[in-house]
Amino acid sequence: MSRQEKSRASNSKRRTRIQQENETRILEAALETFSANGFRGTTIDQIADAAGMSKPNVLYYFSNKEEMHRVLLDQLLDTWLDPLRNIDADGDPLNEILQYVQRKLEISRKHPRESRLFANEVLQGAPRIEDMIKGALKNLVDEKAATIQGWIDEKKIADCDPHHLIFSIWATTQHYADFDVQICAVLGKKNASNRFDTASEFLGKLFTNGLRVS
Amino acid sequence: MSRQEKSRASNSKRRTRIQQENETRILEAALETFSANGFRGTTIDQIADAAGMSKPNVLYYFSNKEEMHRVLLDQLLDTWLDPLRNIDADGDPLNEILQYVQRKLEISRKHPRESRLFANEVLQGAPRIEDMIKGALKNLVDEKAATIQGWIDEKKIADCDPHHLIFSIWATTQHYADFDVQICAVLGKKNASNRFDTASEFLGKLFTNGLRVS
DNA sequence: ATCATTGTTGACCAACTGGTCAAGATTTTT
DNA sequence: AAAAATCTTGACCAGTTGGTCAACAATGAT
Repeated sequence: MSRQEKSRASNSKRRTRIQQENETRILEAALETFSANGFRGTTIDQIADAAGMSKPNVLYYFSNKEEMHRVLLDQLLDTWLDPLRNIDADGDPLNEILQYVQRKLEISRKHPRESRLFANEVLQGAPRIEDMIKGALKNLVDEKAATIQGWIDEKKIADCDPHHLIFSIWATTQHYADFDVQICAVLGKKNASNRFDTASEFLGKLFTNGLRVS
Repeated sequence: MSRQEKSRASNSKRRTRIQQENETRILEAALETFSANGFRGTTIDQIADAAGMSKPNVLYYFSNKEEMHRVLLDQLLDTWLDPLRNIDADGDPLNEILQYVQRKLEISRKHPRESRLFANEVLQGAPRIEDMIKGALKNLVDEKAATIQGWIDEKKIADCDPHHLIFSIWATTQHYADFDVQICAVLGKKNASNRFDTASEFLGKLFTNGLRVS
């Protein structure tokens, strides 16, 4: 009664069971449609349909379309950086990098919609996440690039540009979520079924060989 | 006078100078806006503005928004497969692959809008190019994958899945067009200026090492 | 010069879409 | 049980957008 008014946003303590349930349902529906159709390609009616409720009810929980999108991106970015954060400067260099590849690939496998939401956003110039990309993301990447450069200086892995190494890991792993349709089409039904396993094996080899000191 | 009616589409002989000029201007404008805002995010008014003419005039040359998009995708796909076609089974294996990487990266550098148009399309499930992807593209990839497999059997390059090798080349090279905003933001102004050159060097090393027979 | 063809656009329309609102239904609190 | 708070939605509105049309302008063939 007294604590709830304190929090400006409706983020800290969900007040009612219904609110919690409906907000979850709406966000799930919004993720589905945003990731499949982009921001402008999505109508609130679509989200409402997918969530099984009326449009005004959706707008009762989120004041506008933008807000749903913003919340989804916020949630996404929060977890997006996790695998990168996990790179341990004190671990075995090659193993750390391979772990990172596998973790990112696992995200593509388990959360393709989030990956596509992110891709959509960046593709259109990242208008809503510009600050985060230039701030938190850049800082973290710079830090981890320094770690990798340290490994290179110690001759633990091959000499290469650490930033571009990170980019190539992002590119190859996210590709399996963002371009899934193309990959399945090219592989054909039979080979597509275990595409993530074969991808995992391939990327493991590529980066293992690619980073071995020569 | 007799030849023109023969061609159903207005594709073979452009009739007038004005038609040719305006269609080019419109397509240029459409590419700009489609690639930046996606199909649904683009309005015909935007295209008309960018082309410096009125909306009805745009629709005088292209019967609807869909048609402009379709023509752009057709043009794109025509040239999209070229670098892959150029892989020569009789060339030096590693060199052929590295050439392919460089050609694809060059396309990202020179034609980022086309790359983003394609990415947008695939991201949304490739509804308009499904046939092409499952047909011409799949066939060509299968053929080149067989070539690569031949090289692997001859121990000319490391053993790996040829399809996924091609995917990883697509991913890493197109990433520099599709995620350019992110890359520039992370690299910072100074390092971003020559990002394609550093990328070229990195990818060269990665695939050279990655494919060396061990 | 004249006339048919081609090119151009302001005005308009119907459908869609983001968002509001008032009125009623449901749930929670007392 | 009844009052308060929360939840739900049909009806509605204003702005946008894809596309049409009639009228007018420019161009090219004769």
